[in-house]
Amino acid sequence: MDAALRLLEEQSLSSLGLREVTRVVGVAPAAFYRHFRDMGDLGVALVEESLGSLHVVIRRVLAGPEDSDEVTDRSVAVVAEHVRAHRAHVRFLARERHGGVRAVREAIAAELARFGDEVADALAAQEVSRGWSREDVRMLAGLYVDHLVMTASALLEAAPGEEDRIADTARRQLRLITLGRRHW
Amino acid sequence: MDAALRLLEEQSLSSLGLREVTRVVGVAPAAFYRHFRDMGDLGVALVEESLGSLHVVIRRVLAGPEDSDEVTDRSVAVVAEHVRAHRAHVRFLARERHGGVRAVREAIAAELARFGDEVADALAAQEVSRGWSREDVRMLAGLYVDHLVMTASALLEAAPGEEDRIADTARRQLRLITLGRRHW
DNA sequence: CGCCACGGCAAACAGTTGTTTACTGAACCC
DNA sequence: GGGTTCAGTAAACAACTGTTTGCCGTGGCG
Repeated sequence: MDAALRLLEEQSLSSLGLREVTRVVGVAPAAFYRHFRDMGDLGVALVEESLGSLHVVIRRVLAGPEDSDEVTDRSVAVVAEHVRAHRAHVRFLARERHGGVRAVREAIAAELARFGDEVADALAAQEVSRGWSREDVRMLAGLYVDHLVMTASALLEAAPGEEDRIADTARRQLRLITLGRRHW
Repeated sequence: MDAALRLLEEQSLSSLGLREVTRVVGVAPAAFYRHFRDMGDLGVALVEESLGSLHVVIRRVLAGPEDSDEVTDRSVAVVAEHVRAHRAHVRFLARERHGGVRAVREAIAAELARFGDEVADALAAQEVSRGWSREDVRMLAGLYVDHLVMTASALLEAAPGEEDRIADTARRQLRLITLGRRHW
């Protein structure tokens, strides 16, 4: 899985060959089948690995003081840190989210939907959401999650030195959304 | 290009073979080189084709009455219609935006940045933006463009019959953003 | 008429691919 | 200590890949 992840920094899953992976690992091609049925199978395993660590991230954002500026600052910081620390995993997710392998796409979509639900629960529990319908809370959560994803992608592709500017923009965007929330 | 686009509905560019394309067209492999140097070259050509039609879409949204609910409804309707009419092109863009071919990624990024600038110009000209800094206008434009992209992707992957619900969510999200804008 | 560029062809090239088969050694458990 | 599972091997398979080469008909232009 590590070898695959490394190879996937410069290509997408549907073009990654099984032999390519085994070659990097230093193992015979047939050995691959001891672990995965297929390349798609490996992809799904990578999705789980990648999103496991992301769950932790979400918790870290949702815990802590509720003051809204505090929360947006923490969100962006945590996302930036995560991208820096797990660059290859994040790139993999961004690339394969709409990539050419159905099973992987679906695994990512399902997991992102779960994130949305989690965020929605956290939002619903907040004072500001008093009187909101369940669907409205869910749509706001979707907006937050989408924004988080876009920010991560932007940070990934940022030229070195541009990260701060991007993080700053992301913070202002989050703040604007939260403003809309308070006046809904 | 049409053949490639068809083949790309179920795989990504970096795994699409030149022979695969010529086979579908019904032409010898060598004939490919009469038109493109490479597969990446074909990809860049497809980006231009895909985003040409999108420019028209943006104009269509930005023209017309400025009343904000009117504008959000029109935006979502136009995006939905575009996805329906140019499904393969939109899918290609979504897939290759973070895909495995650098030249294509960069072509898409450059074009999306131009969209952002265009939207920013239009926003700056509106009454509501009085007193906004240039950067704040640009960050709002980015938010709109990102949301448009996310909406298009969501519509692409929607199960049949789910489109209306997604469009509705997108409208509410846009409305919330616009609300934040007015209270900025 | 002659020319020439265009878009096409067949054939060959050396590599690479996914998958199957039968076999082997180590580790583990009772 | 014997059996079983686990993770690995080498070799062979047919199929497919991108690229180069030299050749050919058609169409348009001067």
